Amino acid sequence: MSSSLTARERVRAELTREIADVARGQLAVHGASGLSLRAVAREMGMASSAIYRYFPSRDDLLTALIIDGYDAVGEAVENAEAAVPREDHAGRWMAVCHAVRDWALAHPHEYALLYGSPVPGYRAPQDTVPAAVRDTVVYSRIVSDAHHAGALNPPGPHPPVPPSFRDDATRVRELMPDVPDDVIVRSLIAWTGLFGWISFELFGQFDNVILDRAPIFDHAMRHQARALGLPA
Amino acid sequence: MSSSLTARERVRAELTREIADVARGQLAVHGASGLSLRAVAREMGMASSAIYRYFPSRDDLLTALIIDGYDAVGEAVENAEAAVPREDHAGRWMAVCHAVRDWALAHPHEYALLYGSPVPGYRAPQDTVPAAVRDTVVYSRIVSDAHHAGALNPPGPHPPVPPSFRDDATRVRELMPDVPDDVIVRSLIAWTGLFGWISFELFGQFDNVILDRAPIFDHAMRHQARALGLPA
DNA sequence: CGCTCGTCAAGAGCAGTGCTCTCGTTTGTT
DNA sequence: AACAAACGAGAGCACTGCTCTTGACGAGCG
Repeated sequence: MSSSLTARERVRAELTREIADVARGQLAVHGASGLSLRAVAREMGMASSAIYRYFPSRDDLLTALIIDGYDAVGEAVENAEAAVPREDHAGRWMAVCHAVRDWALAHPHEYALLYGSPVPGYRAPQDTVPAAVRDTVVYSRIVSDAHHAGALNPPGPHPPVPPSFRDDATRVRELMPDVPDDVIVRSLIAWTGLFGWISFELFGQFDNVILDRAPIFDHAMRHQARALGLPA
Repeated sequence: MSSSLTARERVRAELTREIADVARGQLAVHGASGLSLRAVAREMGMASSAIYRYFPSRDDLLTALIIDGYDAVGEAVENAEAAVPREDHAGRWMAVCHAVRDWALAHPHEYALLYGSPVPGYRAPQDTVPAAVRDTVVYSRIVSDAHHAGALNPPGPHPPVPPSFRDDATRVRELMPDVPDDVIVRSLIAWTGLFGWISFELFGQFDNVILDRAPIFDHAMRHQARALGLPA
């Protein structure tokens, strides 16, 4: 109930959100390490020290931005995937791929904050985890659904996974129940391949070489789908 | 000829190298954005302003570190690959994979500087390019060698690449001559997959999930080799 | 109504940063 | 020996994150 909030609490929540918004704007312009509390305060017309009433430290503000970022990409992925018929597993995978890439291209600095080099001296607290795995949850459900529908036919040989992978596979299987080890490995490869491609594209490794990027990204991710075992 | 260098020039070259070395040490501890010229100067017992006699700005020092880093990983890759018989293409690929990963694990902050988020406000000058592609050159030669040896048999269907990829493929083909378009795409996927995996491992995406990382990395990269068409 | 107490913005201040400028000193060359 | 280039040191500027203190405001209680 908004009526249960006092006027004080409402204005506080409002200001907290506004600070985060302004900071996100700064982030988009100057990058993560260029995030300046004083600049945020200046832009809002308040004293820099007043910011600390709302965020105890720069790292806490950063944490808020990280959580918001994970939620944003997670929501984009969820929405894109939900728009595809559930039996079209390859289509759902492609929707996820394009959702991540589109969001990354639209918010490069935020993507860098989430999936690029960790900010030195900053240690992500545990409360970022729920937001961080939203996209992974969606992806895992696609793989799991495809497997249970019998739609997963990975090409080529699949040699036995190293025995030491058992424990790790068990942890992954919490998100994709009953999926066999070799499919888990393939899904990890596709997932890291997706983010590896986007990171190369965003972080400059494709500069001066791969210029027409959207079509080949689509082509490459369809290839990943086939390697994962999803029917074309 | 070292005799052609005056004492001044020699001590200058020596000091320049020492500054870079100290800065690399700082980098390894505090990360890229924690690189402080004053701290470097302090550690060397000289005034901070004196550093500017050797590096005109912090960015120039960063450029030197980036070039050194690319050279280091490039050399590691070259050495590892050279130790494998040239007809063992899959072995050469695996040597490259492990060389990159081992170097990355040993120098995480430097890896982040090279393949992670770009430092905000920093624009890599063109002179980093020759060092930056050393590993790519090695990798391209493996693919190219395997193709010309007729050892490349990519599994599964390979639908036609998008026509817009022609120009980009031509650029890539400068490093792997005569290789057909679909193999170029597969090689791009394997290459981005390698760095995507390592980045996930280094940047914390595997935390609390994938713990026993060396064996599954090896397994995954062998999988990539098969997907690329290299015989097991 | 009046008073107290928690919340808040503001300002000064600390230690740190990249970078510039000046001022003597050292060094290599003519 | 004389001169000019190169050099190290220091002071200083504008900036950063963060802390501490001060004073004002407003909600709730007697």
